[in-house]
Amino acid sequence: MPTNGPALAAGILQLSAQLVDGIQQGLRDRGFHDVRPVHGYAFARLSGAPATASDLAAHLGVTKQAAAQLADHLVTRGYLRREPDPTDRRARLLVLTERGRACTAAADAAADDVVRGWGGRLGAGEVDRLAAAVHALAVPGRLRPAW
Amino acid sequence: MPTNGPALAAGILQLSAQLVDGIQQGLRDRGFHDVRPVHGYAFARLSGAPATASDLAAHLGVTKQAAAQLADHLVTRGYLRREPDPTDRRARLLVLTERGRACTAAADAAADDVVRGWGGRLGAGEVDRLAAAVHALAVPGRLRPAW
DNA sequence: CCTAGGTGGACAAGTACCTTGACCATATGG
DNA sequence: CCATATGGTCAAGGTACTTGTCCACCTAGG
Repeated sequence: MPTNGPALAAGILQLSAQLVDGIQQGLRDRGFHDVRPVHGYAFARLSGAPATASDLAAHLGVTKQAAAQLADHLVTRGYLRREPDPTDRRARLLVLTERGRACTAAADAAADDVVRGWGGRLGAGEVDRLAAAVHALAVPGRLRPAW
Repeated sequence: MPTNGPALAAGILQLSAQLVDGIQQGLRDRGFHDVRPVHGYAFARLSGAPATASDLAAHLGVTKQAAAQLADHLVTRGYLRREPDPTDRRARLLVLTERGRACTAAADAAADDVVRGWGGRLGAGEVDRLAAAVHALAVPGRLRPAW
């Protein structure tokens, strides 16, 4: 019997939907009401090192105008601040504020909650195995689905 | 060492992105250029039995106006047709046309391609195990992520 | 019956988020 | 130094949604 591709695909998409919904809910529960999932992808990029709006655009797969607008949103709400790039006077680095780091931490905690829930239903060993398979398959690339 | 929730979450989202991108590409390769991922969710709902726009709206998690607009799009392009509901004169059933069924089959084939690719990198046994874990976790619910 | 509320659908207006196009300031390689 | 590339911004437009309103029809309670 062949592996049922469409069924697995649907399952993964449902799991994604659960994950996104769960993280959004967890963020709301922790007091962050003004962030959308796409902001999470921006945080993921910025939590390592600061980046420019153009970097962010490439990472998210959108135009630099869209990335700049998203950054505006997050600056306005206190999650990011813009700083001059000491090595390029054209560029403005996007840097996480304290609130931005708190939001990133809250999103991580919410993700942990969801995954812990999976462990309760599946067993920790199975979740580890799932994580290993996912890690092997998920080539590091664009994070955000193009829809 | 605790399971790394955020890393698993990121992996699943990347896997979803791969899946969606792969299916979209597979549909283009098969000659379907005018469908978006959200249409796939509509097809998934309609491939079983016809449904009304309101059914579709609930299934997709959008307003019935948005569902009706989406259905218009698919009717215009020949994927769906509207038929009167014999049991309710208000309702108009959405039914897959031949082209709609062909598109659904193409999406399934594209999903199979992606999953086959996974099998090549992971081994069929691991993919089966992944499918089992996903199946156990993916409670049947809203398919589409809320973004 | 028949009336009251619920549900399917459509029309209209507004909004959020993204695009394309044009432009300027600064970097960088010949 | 000049040509070209790159980071950023402004402006206009588009698409896919939303909310609000309305009507046709169904359905359950007197």
